[in-house]
Amino acid sequence: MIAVTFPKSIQPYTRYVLIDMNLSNTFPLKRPDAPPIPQPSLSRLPQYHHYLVELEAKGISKVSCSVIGRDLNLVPVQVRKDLQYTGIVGKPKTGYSVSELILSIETFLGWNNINEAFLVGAGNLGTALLGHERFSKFGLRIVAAFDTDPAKIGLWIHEKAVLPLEKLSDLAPRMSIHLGIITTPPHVAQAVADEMVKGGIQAIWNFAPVKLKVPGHIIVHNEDLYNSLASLSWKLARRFRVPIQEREAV
Amino acid sequence: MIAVTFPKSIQPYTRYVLIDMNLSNTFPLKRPDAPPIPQPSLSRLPQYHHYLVELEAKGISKVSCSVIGRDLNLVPVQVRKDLQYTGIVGKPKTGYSVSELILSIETFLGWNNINEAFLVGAGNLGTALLGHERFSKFGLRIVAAFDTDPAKIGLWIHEKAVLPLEKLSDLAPRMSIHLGIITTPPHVAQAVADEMVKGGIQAIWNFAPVKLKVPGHIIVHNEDLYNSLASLSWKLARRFRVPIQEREAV
DNA sequence: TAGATTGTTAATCGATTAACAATC
DNA sequence: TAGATTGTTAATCGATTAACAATC
Repeated sequence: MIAVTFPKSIQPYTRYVLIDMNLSNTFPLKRPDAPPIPQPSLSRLPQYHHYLVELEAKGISKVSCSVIGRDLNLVPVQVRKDLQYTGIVGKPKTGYSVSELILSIETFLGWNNINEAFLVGAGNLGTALLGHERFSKFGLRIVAAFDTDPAKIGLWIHEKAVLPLEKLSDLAPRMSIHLGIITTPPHVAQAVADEMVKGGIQAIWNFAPVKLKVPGHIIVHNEDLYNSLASLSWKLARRFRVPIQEREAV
Repeated sequence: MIAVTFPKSIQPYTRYVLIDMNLSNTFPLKRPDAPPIPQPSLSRLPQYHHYLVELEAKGISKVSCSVIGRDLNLVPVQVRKDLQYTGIVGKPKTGYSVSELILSIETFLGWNNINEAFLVGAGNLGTALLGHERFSKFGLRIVAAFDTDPAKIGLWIHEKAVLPLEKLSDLAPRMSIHLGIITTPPHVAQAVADEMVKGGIQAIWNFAPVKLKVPGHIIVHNEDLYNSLASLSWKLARRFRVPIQEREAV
């Protein structure tokens, strides 16, 4: 037996347990493929950006994490951590320079160099995206649309030509397009994705409610309205189901 | 001093630490306002739903978590946990009934009783949503659109009337509408939200890239394309920045 | 110097995953 | 009975938050 002594201050009616504090167990090496920024932080960055641009328009040049947090409903330390990922450094007591912060976020997100994109599916949603001029401020320019509907091919929507889908895989490498946007009905989305991959496209922004199967090196980002609608309708259903005294807590 | 003895098997070159095992510290009561389902699980449910509907169309009536996981790229235990939140029970060895599972998800998400909604902002995106007939399968029916542009008021878009915004707060309670959709430019989104709240609307699906300020009991769900675009452009920028041997790991 | 804020390390919390028991 | 699968409890992992030191 090994005898161990502890100071008197230990609580009498508590159970104690002995923990292995071997250093190699306690401080495991960080995984080499750990992402340099958590996904939630990444998707908060545009919020900060939008807010900061507004501040700058008001002529405000300095801002602290507590002020940002108050206005955006986040705790200051979270704001600080998020912003640190972009590489910005602040000054104790004064905070951050608004313009530096904006630039830092834009550089980090790659909004400085424009990504040119092809969009497939010139329906309602596709048309809406084609008309979204503001995208260019966020590093995205849609240069052409594709469709299989003969009635749509040849049209110009918001100054962008609608071309036959067959041309995509040929045009993409020639125009060095590496981003594709899918706004087709779900049942053709996979075939469109295959075509994009054939054309050497690196990243797909997918608005069709389908899990695309693509080679591992392709970046896929799903924008599934139904996912989102699900949470909303669940909350709404719950609201009208739960007794009144619970409602405020939902 | 209190003396404590331990068996010999304790590692000699390891540090040990004494932990308070007082039961009230170790097993804190679950928060009463803990959500009954984690947000990530909630937003995976529509994926399962879509997949299961496809299975059913193929005439498959039984399915196991491992099969779902294989096809949807999730680990089986996660599938099981997610599905359990809907209240479904399966049979060991055989799995779940596909049709029961579909029904269970639909009931849980409240897709059985339709939510009627008002949409504000009859621009490109608004028009796209108005034309989205499939929403009705997911518990959503948009019954009217609103705008402030005189050129749009009076139009019919996808069989829905475009009305002047001033009428919203009067019409909403009379038609017992409790869901509002905002597809306006960002600078008017807050004013529209205020108007919706005035009309007694309970939940807002917000497509404008603005953090809305509303009373605490209003459910707000943001659908910010720029958030999403941010992650995508960051990944794309990173892809073309990092050395080749790291690419596959991104 | 005092106070406010940044930057950093440690603790907490929640979601995912692993381990295993129960069931058909 | 053996094997596959569900259901459940425990461990792990990652993100958030708390605590505190450093700095202007």
